[in-house]
Amino acid sequence: MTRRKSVRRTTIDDVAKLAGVSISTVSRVVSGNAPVNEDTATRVQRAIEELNYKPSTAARALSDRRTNAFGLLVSEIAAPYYLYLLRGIEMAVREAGLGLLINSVGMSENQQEKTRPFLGEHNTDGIIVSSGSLPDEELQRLHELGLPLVLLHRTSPNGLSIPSLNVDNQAGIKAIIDHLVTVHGHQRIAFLRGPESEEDSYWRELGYREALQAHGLPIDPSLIGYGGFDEHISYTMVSEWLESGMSFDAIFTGNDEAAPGVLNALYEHGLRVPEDVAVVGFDDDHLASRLTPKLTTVRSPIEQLGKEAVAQLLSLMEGKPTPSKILPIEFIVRQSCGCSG
Amino acid sequence: MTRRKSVRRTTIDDVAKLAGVSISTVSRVVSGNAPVNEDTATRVQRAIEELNYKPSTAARALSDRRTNAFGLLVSEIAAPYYLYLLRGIEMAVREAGLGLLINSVGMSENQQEKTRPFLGEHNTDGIIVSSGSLPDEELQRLHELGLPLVLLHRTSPNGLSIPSLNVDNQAGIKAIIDHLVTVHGHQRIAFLRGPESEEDSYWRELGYREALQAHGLPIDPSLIGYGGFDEHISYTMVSEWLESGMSFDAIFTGNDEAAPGVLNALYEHGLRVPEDVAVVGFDDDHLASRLTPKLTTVRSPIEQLGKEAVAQLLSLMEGKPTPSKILPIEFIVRQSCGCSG
DNA sequence: TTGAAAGCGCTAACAT
DNA sequence: ATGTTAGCGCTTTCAA
Repeated sequence: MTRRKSVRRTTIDDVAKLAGVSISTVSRVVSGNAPVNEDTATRVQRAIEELNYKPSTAARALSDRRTNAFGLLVSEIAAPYYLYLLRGIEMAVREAGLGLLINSVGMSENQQEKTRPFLGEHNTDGIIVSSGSLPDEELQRLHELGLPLVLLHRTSPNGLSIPSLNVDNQAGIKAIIDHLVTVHGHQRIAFLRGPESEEDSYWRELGYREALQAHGLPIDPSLIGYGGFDEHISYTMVSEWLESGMSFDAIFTGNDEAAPGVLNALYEHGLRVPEDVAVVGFDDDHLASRLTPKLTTVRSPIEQLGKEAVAQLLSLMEGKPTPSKILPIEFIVRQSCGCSG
Repeated sequence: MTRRKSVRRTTIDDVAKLAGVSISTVSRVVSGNAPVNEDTATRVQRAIEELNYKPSTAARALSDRRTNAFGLLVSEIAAPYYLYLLRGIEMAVREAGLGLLINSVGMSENQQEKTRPFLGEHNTDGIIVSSGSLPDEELQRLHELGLPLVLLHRTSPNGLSIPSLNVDNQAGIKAIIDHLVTVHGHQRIAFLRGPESEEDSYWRELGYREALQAHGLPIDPSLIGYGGFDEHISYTMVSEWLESGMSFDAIFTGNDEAAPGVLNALYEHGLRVPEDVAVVGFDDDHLASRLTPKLTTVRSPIEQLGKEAVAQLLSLMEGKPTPSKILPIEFIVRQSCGCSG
């Protein structure tokens, strides 16, 4: 490692000297958790401002036995979904006076192996673990170490009882089916399944089946295909369906990210949306309201999820009981279902 | 501050004890920058693995006088533009074995004041400063302190000579105008200007004027409006234009984010794109290829920009000369210009 | 090749 | 109310 010219930082000693007090006093003024004479405090404050003193995060961390930072572990940072999640997390973390370390464990440059996570007990006070970003063993190790952990879109493995956060997938898909059946009279509703690795996939499919049954509709296995929460996979699946002569009144795309692929496949086969086929997504991500036609979808409170995750972590740090949560969704009617919203 | 039950971390002493060596030796094995007997090294390695030892980032930082983390300062993290930037930065930072601290200084909860930046000399070894995210004074202070700094989409203020990174705005807009004029024969090309606070706005407008002149076309001030790089502002501007009876062959939207607003305004006034009006954007963000019609635009190498920024920071840390760069763009022909791409 | 020991900048317990 | 001091876990001289 090349030795770079070190930046001379102002330390607590500089401040103490200038203010004519001991470093403890400076420390007390800065942290505010011990009585200090008013005049002394003022002098110290002035010195701090004059020298532009900022406590060293490292020294503080070392002494405190805490890093004052939370970590966020995701599998692929450049997913539209993370835009608002990140915002929620960032806001909450900043509000708590903490830093945020992010780490994407997606495929590395060479597309070979997953990069091993950079985050751990040595550099965070707690980690937000997004689905599929961390192997169970490591999750277990960190949890047994006592490191606060919160799971996103994934429930705790084994009997670890790590709090988890998710949106109400079943209520979401139920709202969709109800709407398509009740308002638009659709019967043959195709379903694009997400990846096995995502729990959301499971819950959405379960909800789909239950909702159809609730309406007394048959479950046609050929109407269930693999969309992978992905634009290209969904495009391929829908194209295959159409080329094999399959017919349906509506398609649930799995999530919003997959929607553009579904729309394209439909268009390329001369079908109109929503006139010939209704299309509905899930998440209400950045894309949803900007597609043509505007996508009817289920809004996941993503930003809220992020804030909630930070709150959970803080709660865990205080040793409080921190139950898992399922956040409520909202059904957003736009145009791709056939409504004129 | 509530006292939480502290997580007992494995330290270098634990490893030393188990391996029967001194902590210096362990340190040498870990860092690899001092000769260690092979057998000893093996014993230490085993101990490290058995105990699952991870060096404390804080202790290391304190001793090294470096934090081993870079900071990213943006004004609003939830902008589509940052998706790929973030990915580029994250990859490069991880590859360098560093952490990434992000901080959004956008409006705080109460929408009142900008939050003061969380990043500084005390918690980073260098900062990537995105346009408009840090006041000049603080920039100057950090720079004078010797902290490596890289500017994104903004040149160095005064005579500070902080390296900056940008895309070739002028070449981008020139490519657009050339295409619209040469291929599609358009003459009246409207221009939506970005915010004053963004340098890109200036360069794009300059490029627009120069390109028109190069084609011997007049510059009609009424064809230049304020779009703010924003969907809603652009929507309003274009609507006003149309309602005041203005006519044009094409619109440059300023950036891709503004495009959906432009398209909507056009559609709502019964105009078709590209048949009645051609539309072209800038950036090739996540949205561009998913709009209807698919947006013809200029691709900014955003992910590349992120990687480059990290490279600049590393270069600065090594005390090397680190010149600013303008990254080349690529003109992406799709359908909104009238091509059938 | 290895160990002992001096810091790095801060907090908090303990004196006063 | 304030100062003194012992760590926090690591890196890096300096000696051996």
